[in-house]
Amino acid sequence: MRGVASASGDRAPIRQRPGRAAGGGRTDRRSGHVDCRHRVGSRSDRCDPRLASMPARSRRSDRPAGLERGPRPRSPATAILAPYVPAAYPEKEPPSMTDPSTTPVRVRFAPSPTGALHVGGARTALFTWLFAHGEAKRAGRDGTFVLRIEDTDRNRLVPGATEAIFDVLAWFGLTWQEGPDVGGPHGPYVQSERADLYREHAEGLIAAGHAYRCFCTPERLAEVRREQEARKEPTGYDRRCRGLAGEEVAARLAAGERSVVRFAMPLDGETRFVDLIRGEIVYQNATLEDLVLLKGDGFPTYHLANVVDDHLMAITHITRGPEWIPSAPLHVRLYDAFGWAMPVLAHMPLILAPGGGKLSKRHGATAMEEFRSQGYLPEALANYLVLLGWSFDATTELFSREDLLEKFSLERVSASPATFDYAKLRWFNKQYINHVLGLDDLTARVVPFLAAAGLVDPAAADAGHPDFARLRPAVALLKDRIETLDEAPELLGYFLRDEADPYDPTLLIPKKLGLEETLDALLAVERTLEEVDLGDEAATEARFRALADELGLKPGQLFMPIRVAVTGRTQTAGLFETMRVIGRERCLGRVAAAAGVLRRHGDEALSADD
RNA sequence: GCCCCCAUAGUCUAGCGGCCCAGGACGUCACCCUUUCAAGGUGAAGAUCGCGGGUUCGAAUCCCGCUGGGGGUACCA
Repeated sequence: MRGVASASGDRAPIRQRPGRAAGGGRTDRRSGHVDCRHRVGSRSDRCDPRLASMPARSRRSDRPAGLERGPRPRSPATAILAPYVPAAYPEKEPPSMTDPSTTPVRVRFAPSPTGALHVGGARTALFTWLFAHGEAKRAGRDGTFVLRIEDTDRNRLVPGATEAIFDVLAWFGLTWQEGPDVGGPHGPYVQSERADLYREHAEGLIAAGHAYRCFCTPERLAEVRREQEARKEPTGYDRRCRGLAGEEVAARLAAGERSVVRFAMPLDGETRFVDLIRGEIVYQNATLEDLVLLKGDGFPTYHLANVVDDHLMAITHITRGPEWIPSAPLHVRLYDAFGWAMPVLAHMPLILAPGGGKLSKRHGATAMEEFRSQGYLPEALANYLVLLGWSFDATTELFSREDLLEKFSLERVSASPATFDYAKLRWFNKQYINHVLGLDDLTARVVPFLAAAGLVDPAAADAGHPDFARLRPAVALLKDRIETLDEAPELLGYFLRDEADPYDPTLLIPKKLGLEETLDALLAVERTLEEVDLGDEAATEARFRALADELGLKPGQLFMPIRVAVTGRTQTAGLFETMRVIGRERCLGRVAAAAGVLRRHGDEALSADD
């Protein structure tokens, strides 16, 4: 048993892998070796004793009733819903905790208003939301999803970004119970409004010897780094100010010298924590830095703000992107320095760009707002995104929001990075448009895109609006052909305008047919159109098939010129249903126009020949 | 450089020691349906389970190493 607290509470020594003595190791997540993080002799009931003592396999049947549904979870056999895992090392008696089976689950999504919301962030938000509202509730726990704005970087602040995040999150179908706009018992929910809190906590850490004032200038830091690089040493702050005498600090402070607050990382030993989806991760403290907690401008860094807020807001599970794993040991140490209970950590898997690396504009849309304006449905995007790193079983792929609330579990989230596949997203979007959405729903959703192209009234999304009634039958015909909503103007335009789309006259002439014959056919079509009832598709089709016969043409040879004349395109829905929806008057006008166009085209061709 | 994470077809994944000479989906290709394009149906190609050792009667599954990919390395989050 490596790195595992046994049932009796004994801590087995961690064996370092040969050749990696300075590095970390981790407990295998599948073996169920989970460090309950108690010091020797501490109360072992903080970890479910069954979990601590039983072999991994037999544990699974011992899960709480609410966690048994669906396929077996594949992450470490941590009691995932026991939130207050005591701080992660043995020097200190962990704080007492409330009954894990009834403690409400509180999670948060904490974007930074430095720009548009990225898909990766949105997926983290989705997983987090599903955990609170699905998994937690299934286990009989209250689940609260908190929205917090992390705007402590005053330089990168983008005006309007916060509102844009609210907006796109709402579009994505994520609701928050506490947040800047809705308030809540743990506010304010905007970090810039909590600056005093962070300062006080930083002072507390200094007083307790866990942090110190650092007067080193950015210039000196850069110089230190240069020297380290030149000597090929690991780079990092050299801790020059760590040993400063109290009097000197006071004097320099009094002199108004600018300073930051740094955390005093233990110089040796190790820091370990359990990542819910990866298992235990161990860091050697010697490799960790004295990171800045409070910046020169008085604002906290992410590290301080995050820990203070998560604790004050009673967050039980920290879900965030994988880029935070390397700073997790600092956070663990901070919780301990404050004497606070450590929330459960769960770092989501990375989303990679098609060629590898980070997803960027070069590959396509990256911001949620872009996906929205490109005509992706929020439910399709959610369905695609949830499957990027999570799966329910071997075959299910379409999940409604309700399905997800019923089936999603953080434990089945994969640790390995996933490549973003635009083609597959597109497929999901098609699935929802073609087969999931009802006709009225789809009609309403297409309206903003058509309105932007000036094709319908923006108010037409209302089913009572006359444009809605005009639009709906056309949408019915093109439903199976729309992949993204932004294609609507292109696909539906000729139903909404009086004329057909502009087209190349030669498209009117079918294969193996001359211009004259085509013109004759078109004139015959015009006459036939006069006498036919377009509302009766079957009869119309029969009549036109007969006409083809009379003209000595194959049906297809007749239908294509009609299609082009009536729509301006070679690819449409069924010809007769299309004509029905366009209506006789407009069809007649368009066929007549086509005949005219063809005649002129023929004249031009003749004169060109001369 | 240092630290950490990850590793099943081009991509997303199922798989938790025998049911797997590996299942599903996207993409690709073919055929069917057919007035065009879709949708739908059927089928095919595509994975020496990254490589090498080990444990075991038996390994995609457990262990070790290597390699590869990725993340972090800020008074950004």
